Amino acid sequence: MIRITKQTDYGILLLTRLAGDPGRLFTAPELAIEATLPLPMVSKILKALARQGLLSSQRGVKGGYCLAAPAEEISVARVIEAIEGPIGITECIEEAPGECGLAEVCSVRSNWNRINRAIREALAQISLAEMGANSGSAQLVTLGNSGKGAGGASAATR
Amino acid sequence: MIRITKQTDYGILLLTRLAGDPGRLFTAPELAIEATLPLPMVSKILKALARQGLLSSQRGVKGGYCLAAPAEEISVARVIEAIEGPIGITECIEEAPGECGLAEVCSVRSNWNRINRAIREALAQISLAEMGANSGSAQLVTLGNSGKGAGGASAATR
DNA sequence: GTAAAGGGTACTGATCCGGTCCAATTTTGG
DNA sequence: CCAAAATTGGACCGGATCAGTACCCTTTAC
Ligand code: FES
Ligand code: FES
Repeated sequence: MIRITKQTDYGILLLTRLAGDPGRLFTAPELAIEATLPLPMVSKILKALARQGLLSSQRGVKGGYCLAAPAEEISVARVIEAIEGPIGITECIEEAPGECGLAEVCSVRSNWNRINRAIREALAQISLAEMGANSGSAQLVTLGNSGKGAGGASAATR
Repeated sequence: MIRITKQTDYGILLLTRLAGDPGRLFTAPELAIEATLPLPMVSKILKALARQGLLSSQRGVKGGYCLAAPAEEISVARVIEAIEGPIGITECIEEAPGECGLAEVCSVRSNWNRINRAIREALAQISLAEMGANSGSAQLVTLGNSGKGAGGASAATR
């Protein structure tokens, strides 16, 4: 239903915590306690993020995780893609070549792709630093419509 | 994975078809053949859309479905909400009162809600008429960022 | 060498989605 | 009135995906 998975949600939560103290090394048990999440789950998520290059990991007794890049340079889109694969609201994405069969009769695919891209870009423009800023001073994302015309008055559909 | 369900995808496809001949009555078997989809599936989707008031249905021998409103006034957001419930990328939405337990330690919820709203609005501004326009003359949705300054270092709130 | 940490993989239970089917109701039309 | 055609409503099942857990291995500090 247009949902990110819980793992991704947790992942962002953990990453913002990491972003609070850049340079410091956080261990998985420590993060699990702080976030009140089960350790195996936290461990699993951190592993995935490290594998995708979003986290640097240090093994051994004094090991732990830290951000692999400044929080401002990590977008939520990257986190989502790291944990659950490419972002796309529809099944039939332009990148996916075969299948769907309906492609010929489908008059909406190109428009979906445009929407997909818009959402992806919206998520790509939000950094971890902004997610952690709970002050909410500025609007995160604004949507404008250019050259729409067709349904000018239709925005009130709700 | 940030996906709409196939039913919703089909639903939009069907609705754009309906939008092509406003006023005319389409039967479920007819639409199923045109879209090369199984009849039970089409029927199920149309039922849901009719129940939510997006389609008018006429029972009996000469029955069928037609749009309950002009195509310009039906947004994809409404279609999605009709078939799969409220739009929200995260589990813990502001509308959902209880649960999540993490709410106290969760520093990202308010920002997620803002993202949720942005996506919802983006989908609310696209009408069926625009989805059917395969010419793609104009951009459907554009994203702007105000007061963000991600590129600059100003956003470094810490 | 041992303890503490990450790394990888496999497994299970629950949930949800896709898809199908059947029985009931309503309308047309003879 | 009766039969045919269409919508309506609900139940049902198989499969995919997710959440969560467990086990075993490798690496490092002391
Ligand atoms: S449904 Fe797959 S291309 Fe439109
Ligand atoms: S994870 Fe539920 S409020 Fe943040």
